[in-house]
This record gives sequence, C-alpha cells and structure tokens, in this order.
Amino acid sequence: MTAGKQKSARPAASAKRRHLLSTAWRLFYRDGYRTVGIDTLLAEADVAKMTLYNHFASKEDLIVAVIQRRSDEVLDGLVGAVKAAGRSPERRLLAVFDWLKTLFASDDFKGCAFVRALSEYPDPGHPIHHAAWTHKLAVRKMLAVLAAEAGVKDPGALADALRLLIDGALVAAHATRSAKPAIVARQAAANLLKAAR
Amino acid sequence: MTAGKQKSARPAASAKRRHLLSTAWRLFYRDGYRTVGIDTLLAEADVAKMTLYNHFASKEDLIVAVIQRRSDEVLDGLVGAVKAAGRSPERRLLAVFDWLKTLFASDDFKGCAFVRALSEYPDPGHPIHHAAWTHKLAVRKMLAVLAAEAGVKDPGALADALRLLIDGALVAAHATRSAKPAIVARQAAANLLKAAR
DNA sequence: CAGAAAATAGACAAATCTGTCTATTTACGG
DNA sequence: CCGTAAATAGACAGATTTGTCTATTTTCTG
Repeated sequence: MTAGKQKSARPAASAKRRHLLSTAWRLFYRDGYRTVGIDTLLAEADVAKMTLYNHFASKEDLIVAVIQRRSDEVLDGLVGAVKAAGRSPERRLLAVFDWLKTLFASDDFKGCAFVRALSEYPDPGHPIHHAAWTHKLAVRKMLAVLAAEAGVKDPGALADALRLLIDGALVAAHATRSAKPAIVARQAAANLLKAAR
Repeated sequence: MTAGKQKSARPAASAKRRHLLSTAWRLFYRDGYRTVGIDTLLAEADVAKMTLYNHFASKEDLIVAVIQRRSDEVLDGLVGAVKAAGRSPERRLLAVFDWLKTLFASDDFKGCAFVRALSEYPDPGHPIHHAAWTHKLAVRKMLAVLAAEAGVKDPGALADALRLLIDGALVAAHATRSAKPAIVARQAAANLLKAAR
C-alpha cells in the first residue's frame, strides 16, 4: 500500500513513524482532526517537530496516513469477524453487524473516524475527504462479495443498502453512546437480505 | 422555541439577528463550523463585531442557534412533503425519501449539517453535539408517527431502522455528490415497511 | 425634535496555528 | 571507531483565533 522508497530504511525511523501515527490516531479520534494541533501531538508523543515533518509533508499528509492505517485495521477486523462466522452465507454477512456491536460497546468509541473526516473536510475534492471515502468504498466491495456469496439477485444493490444501515448505525451509536443501533441495523439487514433473494 | 425576553424587541434588532443567522448558516454549511472564523462571517455579513456579540453570547451559541433554525426548516420541509403525498400511509412514509432525493440533487448540497455538527464536535456532552442530535430525535419521532399511521407492529423499531437508512444516505450522497442514495434508501425502506406489517 | 437604544469601526489582548530553520546531540552500521 | 543519518530543542515567522473595550454615529420611538 504505502508506496515509496525505503532505501536505507533504518528500523528506528520506521519506529518513530509508527509511534507518531498511533499517537496521532489516538488524539485525532478523541478530539477531532482540526482541533488537535501539531504542538499538542508532538508533546504527547514526545517527539521533535522536525522529526514529524521529516516523515510527513504536512498535517494533512499525516491525517491521510492515519486514515489509511485505520482503514486497514477496520478491514482486517471485518475479515476476521466474517471468517470466524463459519460457512453460512447469511451468518457471514450478519457477522459484520455483530462486529459493529462490539465496536460500539467499546468505552472510547466516538463515532466513525471516516464519517468524521468526511464531515470535518466537507469538500469532496479534499485529499482527506477522498481518503475517508475510499475506505467506505472498500467496505462496500466487501459487502458486495458477501452478498454475492449469499446468492442474492443484485449483490451491488444490497451492498449499497447495507452500507446505509452501517453508516446510519455509526452515527446513531456515536450520539447515543449505545450499542443498540447495531442490533437495529442487524435486524434490518436480515430483512433486506431475505427480501433480496 | 427560542425562549428569552424580547421585552422591547425592536424590529431592526431582529432583522440583524436574522441576517447574521442566514449568513452564518451559508458559510458554516459551505466550509465547516470550525473553519469559518468570526471575522470572516462579519465581513461577509457586513456587520460589526459587537453587534454579533450583542445578539449571541459566543460563537458556540451562534452555531447552536443556526442548527435550531435549520432544524425547523428541515422539519417544515418534511411535513410539507408528507402532506403533499396524499393519504396513502405508504406513500406518506416514502415521501420522506423523495424529499431527500430533491435535497441531494441541489447544487450546493454538502451533506447533513447535523451529522457534520456531530462530527465536528464529537464530545456528546458538547452543546452543539446535543443540539444536532435533538434534531435527529425529532425526525425519528416524525417517522414513528408515519409508521404508526401505516399500521406496523412496532412503529418505534421501524422508525429506528429508517433513520439509519436516512443518515447513511446523507453521508453517501455527500461524498458521491449523487442523489442515488435516496433511491437506494427508498427501496430499502419500502422493503422494511412491507416486512414490518 | 429630543432621548434612548442599536449599530459601527477599530484597536487590542492573549493565545494558538502550521511550518521553517539552525545548531547540537544521539545512535547506528560498516 | 569513525562517518553518516536521524532526532532533538528551541527560536522564529506570519497569520489567525475568539472575545473585550471604547468612542462615535446611526436609527428608531415617543
């Protein structure tokens, strides 16, 4: 994914970069992309400013990297949940919503990092907006595969509808600090799946 | 709604206030609540700074007022769309999604102002976050009434599910600059309605 | 027309923002 | 152990942020 020359690639360099990314993720997700300043991040990570600007061209660049890294995490989590769900196509598809439920139940859940990025950078042409939407497209693709496995007539159409349920649940779970939207979404998904085949 | 003393209530005063609110709405919705500064807003509205701080206690207070005003607009729009849909309970309920479609088709559509507020102020205890969620609760109530009219078994449950579809569609329409998510949501809503009764 | 309320321009404070630059120190590999 | 690359501290620029204060002018009402 992260294309680029790692010619000399000292281990320490990558370690600093990873450390910056994880600290940035934690602060950005807790307080917001625009709210958290570079100085705050550097103080929290205990890293010098020039180190950050040596690894990332700008704050915008850092945020895009944070989003891509988080996207990988989420997709990995979803793949794992689907695998653990066994062979039944219906169970595999609904496993996505069970995964959501555990996400919502986490103490530090503060909504969807991607929806929040889309909102904080509302211009669709903005690189951060684009990076966040790219993640949503990847999720849609995964849903379409699961829908096809389940033998529905139009997997793409079902995937589109399920993604609406998921994003809606993410928003509702954020504001209500409850896992219930995952249950609502799961039930609705089951109904839509039945209607689609 | 807007409780408070309007003791002397000079017309001119209210006019300034309304002018500030409409300019604030336009800029905040176009570029984001945090991005737009007070000075920018004042320059655009051609109003003095002390006038603003005479009508609103703070920027936060102004944003809350903008959100409440927008909420009234949206609810009025929805009520109108439902009324225009006639008597069929199913048509009335689906009219919400037709209204969404025209919203999405607007040139300056930039996502849901309330979802964006929830995201820009991710702390659920924040007054702006709370004001935005209050709107979503009002929409849910309206959906529950329509669901009850349609004679479904559990109107609250259907309203919850429909709200997920709506918020998901708002997010998708924003990022894709397309009205298609309204069609997807409408179809899914019709399926859920059928399954619910 | 007189008096009161509202709006104005503009300076100002105090903090914060991202990004650049330099000089120094640390750390690692051959 | 030496040379190179990475990381550091900290100053600095230049712009921007919200909110306050004052002195003046406009505007409306009785």
